[in-house]
Amino acid sequence: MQIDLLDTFLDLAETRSFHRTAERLRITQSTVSARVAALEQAVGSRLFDRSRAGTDLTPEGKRFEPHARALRHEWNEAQRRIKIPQGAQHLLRLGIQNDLAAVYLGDWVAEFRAAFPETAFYIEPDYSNQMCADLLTGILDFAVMFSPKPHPDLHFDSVGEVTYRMISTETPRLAEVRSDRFVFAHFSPAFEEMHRQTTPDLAGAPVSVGQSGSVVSLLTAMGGSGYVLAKTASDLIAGGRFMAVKDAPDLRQPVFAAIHIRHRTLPLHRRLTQLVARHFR
Amino acid sequence: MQIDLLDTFLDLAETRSFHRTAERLRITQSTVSARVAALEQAVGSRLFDRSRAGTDLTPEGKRFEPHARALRHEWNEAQRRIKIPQGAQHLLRLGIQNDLAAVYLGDWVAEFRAAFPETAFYIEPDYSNQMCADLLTGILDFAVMFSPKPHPDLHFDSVGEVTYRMISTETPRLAEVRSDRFVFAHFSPAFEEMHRQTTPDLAGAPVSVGQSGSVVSLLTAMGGSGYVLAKTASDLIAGGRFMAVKDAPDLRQPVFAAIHIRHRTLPLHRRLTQLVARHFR
DNA sequence: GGTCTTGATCGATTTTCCCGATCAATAGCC
DNA sequence: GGCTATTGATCGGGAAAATCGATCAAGACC
Repeated sequence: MQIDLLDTFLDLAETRSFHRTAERLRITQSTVSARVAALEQAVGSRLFDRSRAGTDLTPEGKRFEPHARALRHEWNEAQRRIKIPQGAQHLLRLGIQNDLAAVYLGDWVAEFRAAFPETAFYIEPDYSNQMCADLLTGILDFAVMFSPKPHPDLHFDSVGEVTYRMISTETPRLAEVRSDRFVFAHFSPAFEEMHRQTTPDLAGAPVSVGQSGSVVSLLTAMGGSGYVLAKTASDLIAGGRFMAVKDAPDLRQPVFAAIHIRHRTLPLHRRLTQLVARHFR
Repeated sequence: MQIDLLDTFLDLAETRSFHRTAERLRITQSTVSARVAALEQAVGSRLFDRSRAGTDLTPEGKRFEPHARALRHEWNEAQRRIKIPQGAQHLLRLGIQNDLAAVYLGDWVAEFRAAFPETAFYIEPDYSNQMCADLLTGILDFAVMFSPKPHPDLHFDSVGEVTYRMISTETPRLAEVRSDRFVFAHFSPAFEEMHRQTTPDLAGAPVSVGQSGSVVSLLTAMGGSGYVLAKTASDLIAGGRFMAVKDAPDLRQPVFAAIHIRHRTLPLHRRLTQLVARHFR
């Protein structure tokens, strides 16, 4: 199995014509034929129905397509993720909780770079579950997340918490916040639970999203009320359109630094954890 | 990039000896050398440090390893998942919530097979998040899960609910259940929340797991109390060691059938949904 | 200093890949 | 019906790549 075969397969699945695929990939039609045949032999199933009146995927081909895409994607990722940018000595691959990336990423990376000038950083905002999986397989070296997923091979350090504040385009008083104009947030299971406990009547809001950024764009577009990161709240209130819902309780989401257990004692990782923790004191 | 190269890389990463890898793969050492060189050229980085006193992965090589495993795994999966077993006309790929698989899978599959005798089934117990992702990429055709993850391309049907019942080796009375002997369960975010609301004093239990099966094995090994599937509860109580905690509220976890939106109207999927729903009436 | 083991390298052979040309089958058109 | 354009399959030859076996140089070990 080669990447060429996958590319040919995927292109052919799109064009449904051996000739057009040959043209697009700058190869001859006979080569397309041969590559498809080779791939079919490799997977052990016929992938295309060929007829004079066009080509189409077989059921097997349809099932193979997502896997072909996954393989292609994984190969791209592999290439991107292993190289150290020139000039750097090391490469650190960091995962950052989606919600935190937008607000904190810039500051953090500036500090990381100051602390480790010789190190290049590969950063990917993602969700807790995915980051835990990537730490386990070794695709990530270090991650900052909301929801630690207990696992014998993962180590979590609490690094503080982040505050969510309720803002509104309509009222500064919690009692006047209408649940049908409220954007409910499920940033993490723990956050959602706190949310329901403190303001159960708003839990039935018709709109529910999982990112602070999405809450902001919804509120900006349609007006209403909802929880956003404290830092974002200040900016929006300063902008004039929003006001703080002052008697609504602030919600605090704990933040964790996560690493694979085998790196737990590395000074590098301790230092990273410290830097992140400083932001929440 | 070819599978052979990945296999060679992974074997060499294990043996750290060109000769031993050559032996194990039944090729010559010069071929190992050439394959490694080919892979290194393909990824654009040196993957091994060769020295007289042994071979070892470079930092790039270490980072490449998880990707190599992922590629290898994906290729295996692709081969397994596309073939229709002989004699069958179609192949349906089903995902089933981990917790439900152990108890319901047998019955369901028996019914599915009776309803679609011409169809082969590929079944994989998994978690909601992963199943949603697999439905989106087309790796799964149909899934039964606890936690629907809203997405424009996914369609969810409620098919009923499953009941969790508290059992104990120690007492039939809720008031006497000790939180330090309780196994807290987080089968789904929704379940966890209900759990906390109905029995908040047990929420601080020192042991918390995410599968009904794990709860059972923990309770069997160490004794104590916890929620398990009603069906399992009956079996365990009949076994004699456990008793029902009668005044503990039953917890109901909603169950959903999920499909990709483009298959929503297929009669096949409607029928599957009906069959699953029948089990919860 | 001799011997063993390491991975790299070279040349020969086999295998694979690719192209260009051709073929058979069909669709569309007159 | 007959003509033409288009479909993918097939074949032969040449180029490229993979593989093997043998050899080599460099360090480890005794």
